[in-house]
Amino acid sequence: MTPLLQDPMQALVRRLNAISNLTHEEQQIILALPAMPRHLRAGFDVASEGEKPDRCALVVSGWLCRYKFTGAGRKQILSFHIPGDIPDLQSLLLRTMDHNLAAITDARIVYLQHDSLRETCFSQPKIAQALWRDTLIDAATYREWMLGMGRRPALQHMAHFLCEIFVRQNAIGATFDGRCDLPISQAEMADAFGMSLVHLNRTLREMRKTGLVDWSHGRLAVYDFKGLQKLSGFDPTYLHLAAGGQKAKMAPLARTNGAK
Amino acid sequence: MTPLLQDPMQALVRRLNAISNLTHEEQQIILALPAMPRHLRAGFDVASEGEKPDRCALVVSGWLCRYKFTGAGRKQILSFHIPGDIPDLQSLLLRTMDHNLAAITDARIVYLQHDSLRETCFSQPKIAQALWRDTLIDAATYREWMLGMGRRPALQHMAHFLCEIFVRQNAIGATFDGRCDLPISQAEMADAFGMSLVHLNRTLREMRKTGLVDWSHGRLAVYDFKGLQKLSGFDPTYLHLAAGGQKAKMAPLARTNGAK
DNA sequence: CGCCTATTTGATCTGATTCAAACAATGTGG
DNA sequence: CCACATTGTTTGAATCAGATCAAATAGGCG
Repeated sequence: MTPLLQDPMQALVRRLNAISNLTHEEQQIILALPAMPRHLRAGFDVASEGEKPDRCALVVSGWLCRYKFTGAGRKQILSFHIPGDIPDLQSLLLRTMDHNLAAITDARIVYLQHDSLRETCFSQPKIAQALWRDTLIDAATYREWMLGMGRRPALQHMAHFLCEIFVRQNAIGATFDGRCDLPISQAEMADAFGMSLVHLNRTLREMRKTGLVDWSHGRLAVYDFKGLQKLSGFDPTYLHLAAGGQKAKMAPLARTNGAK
Repeated sequence: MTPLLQDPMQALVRRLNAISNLTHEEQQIILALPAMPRHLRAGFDVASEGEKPDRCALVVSGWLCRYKFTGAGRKQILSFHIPGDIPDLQSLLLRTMDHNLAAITDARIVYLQHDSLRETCFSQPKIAQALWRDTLIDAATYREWMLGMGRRPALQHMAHFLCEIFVRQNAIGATFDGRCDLPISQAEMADAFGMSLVHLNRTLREMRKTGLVDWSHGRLAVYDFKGLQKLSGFDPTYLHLAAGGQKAKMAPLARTNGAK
């Protein structure tokens, strides 16, 4: 099912369309980029701190995450990445990785060589801008996470995160009937929030008690988005979605661009 | 004296040179950018959440910061900005501000119109890349802060921050004799770390007890950088300084702002 | 001096961590 | 189909880092 992506590059076009406006011609150029497909097993490290990659990974299916360790060996997850994202796009201009990138689930990616991306950026300033913009949204998401980590109580932090996950996936047509994937473990969510597993688990219990959402077996069910939004103070502006973000919420089957 | 900045755009060139390699010609183009100077009083908001600016602010002297509020009114400082930074460069591609930008001290900035920046980016891909790169370093810094907020104990968090401040200023020649500016209040530092003022103050006491640094009256004195680095696990890679970052540490003279 | 803001300290409380262990779910090989 | 291993979730209990409340200093400055 969900034969979303005959062409893996469609995922990228879909994502860039969600945040920018590309002409048909520009879309064709992207679709024509040379791409090397690859399967990843859950847990595999795509790139590690200190490396100097010569290519980026475009997520086609599955989830990846960025993470980093403290000198004392404590882990912090920095972001989660869904199909259409290029989690290590920054490596195009920042030669050495300052964090790690790993597959959370089994995943499919395609590698895009820096060379060809750079060429495209030179000849197609609009595409360069769309990619730049993508990295800026990344940064905006970091800002929001910092607010959550620093100043939101655990329950609100979690609620905010769930809103984000839902809206981001909605923007690429990956929600249906108030549900979407959230294929991470509680330990991973704890590492993303900067809290202990035990406390995360207890916060989750509290979250369930509100009746606003449920999350189990890697699926998130949002029963009351407005309520969740109110609880967390979630404002989707920071995701800088072209259309507005929450508007598409009730799109019945939600498809962004007709992959056919 | 310290006539560091006859031309305010020098600050930008200096910063971009610290992270990129620009030709003499490219530097000249930057120096020729139309710039509107402005004085800011400490506390003044340069840009606020929800606004759609048509210009960016280049810091010439003084410090600015980005910050954001929780729905419940709790404040989180997201970054500090020193001369040479363009703290709201993201507004060039992200139309609406998702956070606030304010002057921490009295400061001088120059406004750069989006129009002229965009034009320059189109005709000078190398400059566009340097600016893009700057925003990516911004994001890298967010990642490091997230690690600090989520996983570092208070003392290490503070030590790491002090290392960062020192190295960043060193890169623009704003350290002298192991000292540099740190013109923020304890309350602001607490808001940056996501901790309470009281706890910050106590952590500072502990920090002083180590004898590695001192910080008072807006000046930071680093007595033992290696020790501070060891304590915090600071690795300057994430600042992606072209030369290496800590190497310039013994640059003989350097003063940042002689606002007189 | 008097006002205002910033720093410091004390006392108390709690959100969150750690340690430990039980359960549940899934998968493997025999 | 079962025994066993593995990974993920849940719960209990003890403890602590850090928050909150309250108030006393200490600077700056007109």
